[in-house]
Amino acid sequence: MKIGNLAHLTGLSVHTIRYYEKIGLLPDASRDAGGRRQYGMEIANWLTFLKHLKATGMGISGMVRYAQLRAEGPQTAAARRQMLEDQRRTVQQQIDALQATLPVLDNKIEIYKDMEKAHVMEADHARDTNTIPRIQQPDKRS
Amino acid sequence: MKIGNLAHLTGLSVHTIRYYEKIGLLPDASRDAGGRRQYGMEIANWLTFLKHLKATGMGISGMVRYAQLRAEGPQTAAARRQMLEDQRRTVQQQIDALQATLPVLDNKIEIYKDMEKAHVMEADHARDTNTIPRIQQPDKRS
DNA sequence: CTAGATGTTCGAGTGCACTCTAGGTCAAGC
DNA sequence: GCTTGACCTAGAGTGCACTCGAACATCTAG
Repeated sequence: MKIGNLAHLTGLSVHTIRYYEKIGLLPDASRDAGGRRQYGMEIANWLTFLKHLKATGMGISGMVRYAQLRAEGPQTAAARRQMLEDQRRTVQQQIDALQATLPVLDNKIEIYKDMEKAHVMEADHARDTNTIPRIQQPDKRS
Repeated sequence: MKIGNLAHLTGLSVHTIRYYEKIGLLPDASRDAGGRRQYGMEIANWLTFLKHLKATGMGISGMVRYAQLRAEGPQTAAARRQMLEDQRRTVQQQIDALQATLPVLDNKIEIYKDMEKAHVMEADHARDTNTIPRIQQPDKRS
C-alpha cells in the first residue's frame, strides 16, 4: 500500500503520515524500488489506535512515549497499562468537566428565552445584563 | 479592584486579562489616576462565564462573537441563545466521543494485564504485537 | 512517449491561545 | 528620599499539531 492509499484509509493526510513518521509515531516505512513508502495493514491498525488515543486528548508527546515503550518490548507492558489507566482517568475528568457545563448553558438558554419574551412584549430594556457588563463593540460594521 | 486582584480572583493571569481586553472579550477598563485598570465585580462574573464557555470547547473567536452580540443589545438575544444551543450540542458530541474511547482503553488495558501475566510466566514472546507493528526506538537513551 | 498523478525531501508557514520581555510609570512603606 | 512591587505598553516568543510550498523524481494510462 502506498502512502496516499493509507491516507485515504485512515482519514489522515499524506503530510500528517510523513510527519508522524518523522516524530517517531510510525516506524520508518520500507520503500519500493522507486524509494516510495510501502505499508501493510498493520500500520493502518496502529494509526487507528493512535487516533483513538488522540481522541482521549492524549498529546503527541504522550503518544510518542507510548510508542517508545512499545518499541522496548514486552517488559514495558506494565508501564503502558499504567499510561492507559492514567489516560482513562483523565478522560473521565474531561467528561465530568463537560457535563458540568451543560447546566450552565441550559440556565443561560432559559434566561435568553425569557429575555426574548420580554423583548417581544416591548419591555426589552436592561434585563440583558444579569451582572455581566456590556462590551462596546469595536465598531467593525463596514 | 486592580488587575492583579482580579487575576487572583478568577484564576487567570494578568497577562491573559489584558490579552482578553485587547481582543474584545472584555470592555476597555476604566482607569484610576495613575492609568491603572479598575474593575468591579461584574467583570469577575463575566470572566467566570467566559471560563465556562471555554470549558465547553468554544474558541476565542466564538467567545468574541458572543461578546459582540451581547454588545449589540437585547435584540440579539435569539442569536445568542442559538449560539448556546449549538454549543450545547457540540458539548454533547464531545462527551459522546470521549465516552466512546473508554471501551477502547479498557480493552487494551485488559490485553496488557494478560500480557503481564504471560510475561511473568516467561511465555513473554511476541504476544505484544496484536497486529500493531513495533517501532524501533530512536535510541535516545543517554 | 508524454501528460498527469503520485511520490520524495527539507524547511517554512499557520492558527490558536496564550505567555513573556523590555523598558518604563506610579504608589506605599521604611 | 528611596526602594519595592504592582502596574503600564508594544511587540516578540512559545508550544502544539499540523499544513503547505518548492523543486524534483517516478509511475501509469493513453
